[in-house]
Amino acid sequence: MSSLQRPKGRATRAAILRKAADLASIEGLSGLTIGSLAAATGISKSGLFAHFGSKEDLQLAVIESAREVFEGRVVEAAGAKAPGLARLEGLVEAWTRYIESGVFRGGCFFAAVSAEFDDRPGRVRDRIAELTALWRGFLEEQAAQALARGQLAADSDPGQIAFELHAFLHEANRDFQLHGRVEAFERARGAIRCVFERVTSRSSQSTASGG
Amino acid sequence: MSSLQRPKGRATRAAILRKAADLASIEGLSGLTIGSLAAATGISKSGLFAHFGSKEDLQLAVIESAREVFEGRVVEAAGAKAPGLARLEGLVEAWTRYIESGVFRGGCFFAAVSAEFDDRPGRVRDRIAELTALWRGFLEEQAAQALARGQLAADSDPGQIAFELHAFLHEANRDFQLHGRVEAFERARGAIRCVFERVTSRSSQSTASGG
DNA sequence: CCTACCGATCGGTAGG
DNA sequence: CCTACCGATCGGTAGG
Repeated sequence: MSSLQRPKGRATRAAILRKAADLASIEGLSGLTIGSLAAATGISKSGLFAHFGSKEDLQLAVIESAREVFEGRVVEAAGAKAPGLARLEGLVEAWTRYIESGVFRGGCFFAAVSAEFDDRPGRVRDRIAELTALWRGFLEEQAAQALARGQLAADSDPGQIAFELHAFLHEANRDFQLHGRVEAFERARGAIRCVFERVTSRSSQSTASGG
Repeated sequence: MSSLQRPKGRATRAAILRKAADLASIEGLSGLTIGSLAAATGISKSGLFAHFGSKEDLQLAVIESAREVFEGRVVEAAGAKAPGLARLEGLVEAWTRYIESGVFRGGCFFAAVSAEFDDRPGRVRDRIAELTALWRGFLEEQAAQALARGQLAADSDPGQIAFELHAFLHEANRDFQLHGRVEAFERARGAIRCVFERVTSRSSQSTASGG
């Protein structure tokens, strides 16, 4: 086999990172050791160092790999919907399905690592905080769009809506991971529906017929 | 086991565990190494083994120590209120203050360790799952009491109420720990108020959706 | 991407 | 509760 080393190297790297993200969703980004990743991939420890340089750089690369998965499943899926209420609902439903479908073996990668790193200063924590803020910001942004388009009650608070929706998504993830409660996803969907009903209801209900 | 000991031994043990719980809320129960705890307490590694036998037994002892703190701050505080709606509101407010006041340096101990252990079978995970289920069960129990006493709308779902309240408490904890957002506690209180308004309103207007 | 190796630290033990 | 010690594994390096 005469080989094009560059594309192959990139594919190898991506495969390592996808496996690493799975391991990290279970054991954490600290519990993901170079040795365990070497065993899981069949690549020697020094081979992994050749790819990633250091443990911290590996952790940062794993985060980017998981980011691509999350954005592909959630952000892009909702991008097809019209900005505002429709996209907000699409975002939340895609996010629920992302958790529910068990993309990572240990549940939502970012739920796991944000709890792990929230007290440990450094580049890893900074990047995790940046991404999770960005994504909750998407919820807020679409709520603000919906408000601007008159799709929400005038006294709605986009930040508050994002807080509540985000809370339900994470509660479903925890409930499923820790207690194996599959009904958590329906609980989350019910709670989400309640929020949407509340913020879309006009203050005067006279015109509200089923629709 | 060395738990049947003289008062001084028990006091030493309790002091070690309180420090260990603080460390574990930051570094996790895995990141809490015997060596680091030895350095933090000034007791030798083998001295710690004399107290706790093994790392797993230490982890389990730390969990019980953190349980006492949580129950003292939250469960007992709410026990003064009348069963039903008052106690439910007391429980949620005490829980919010427990997180807000920074009892553990790394935020809510159980939020940290439940994310850490949700995928690792064993006694540690089992105990964490048992306790967190128990406490969310308290919320549900008081919601059921409130319903039985006619303090809630007749179509209220205690399990759903507990799900939503619990979600807000954990969202506030994460928001504060990861992003330093102190306003998260007011967001949580606002969201909680909304739930109480919804479930205590006599006319249950929420199920208006057509289909 | 490999073999061979490093000092530091891990959980844990012997014996007092 | 201590000193002294164990084998295994940690992140990382040398040199190819």
